[in-house]
Amino acid sequence: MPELPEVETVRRGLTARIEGRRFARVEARRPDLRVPLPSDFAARIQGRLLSRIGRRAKYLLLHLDDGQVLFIHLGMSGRLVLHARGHNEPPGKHEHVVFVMDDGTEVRFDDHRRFGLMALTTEAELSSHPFLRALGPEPLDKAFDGAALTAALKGKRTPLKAALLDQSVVAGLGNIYVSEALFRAGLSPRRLAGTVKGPRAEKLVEAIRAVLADAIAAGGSSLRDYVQASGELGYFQHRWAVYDREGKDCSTKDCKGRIRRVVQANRSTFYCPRCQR
DNA sequence: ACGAGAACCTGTTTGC
DNA sequence: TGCAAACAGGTTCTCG
Repeated sequence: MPELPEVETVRRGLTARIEGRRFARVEARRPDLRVPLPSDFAARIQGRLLSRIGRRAKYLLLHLDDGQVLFIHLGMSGRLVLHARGHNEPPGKHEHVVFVMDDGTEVRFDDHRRFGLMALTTEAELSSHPFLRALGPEPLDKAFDGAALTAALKGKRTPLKAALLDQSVVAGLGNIYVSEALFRAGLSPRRLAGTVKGPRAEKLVEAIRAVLADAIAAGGSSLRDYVQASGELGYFQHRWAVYDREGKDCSTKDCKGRIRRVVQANRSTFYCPRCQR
């Protein structure tokens, strides 16, 4: 489940396992991802050293030693599966791209829904690349504060839930963490986005930061088919306060409300109608 | 310009 | 039990 905390967890796992290694072989087994891979995709990566792995929003940024940057988005169902040298696993039906490092470690991009993508760009063009240039602030950066959020939401007549899913408002939140952050901030997902300013905006910023930090510390959420780069499972799913808890009791002390599920912008939203206003 | 809804693709769960 | 509909972590395009 690749929202920001899951992508960050994958980034850390990948860093430990393959940063500083050289790409020995790259195989594009199925190039028709959301954005088709160019025919020279493998050739441009093979032989290059992976100097650093970064992240912007939900994108992994693999910096190569020749100034190229390979960026990867996991979409809804994408995962990166690691195999140690000498493994004997045949490639699965949905393992579309395979990277073999110079020490034999293998990284496989597995994405059965093919909403994920990967593309090559350069350091110089990274921030202006069409996939990255419209992204809003990183929620864990200092630049993301109450004033910035207020400005981004000003005049918006869409529900707050939908506004926070908009990656140009703040980058990295997805369906789970939007519900969780709104619960922590005590704000209704149905509230008009433009009404959030001042102390409410400050509180929401802090809630977003806190829920993301907690989730990263727990190693992400990990639903059914998602595996972290390390191969271990994330534990944050056990801490969801509202997500996937329709009909359950609200965990706020003395609240006595029940978690409700509504559909907004064709996606499920979970919240407590009693303590979120 | 903005916001709502559909589309992209495949697998799993739910409901009749 | 069997089949069809609903649903799933995201993003982008079209339409009004």
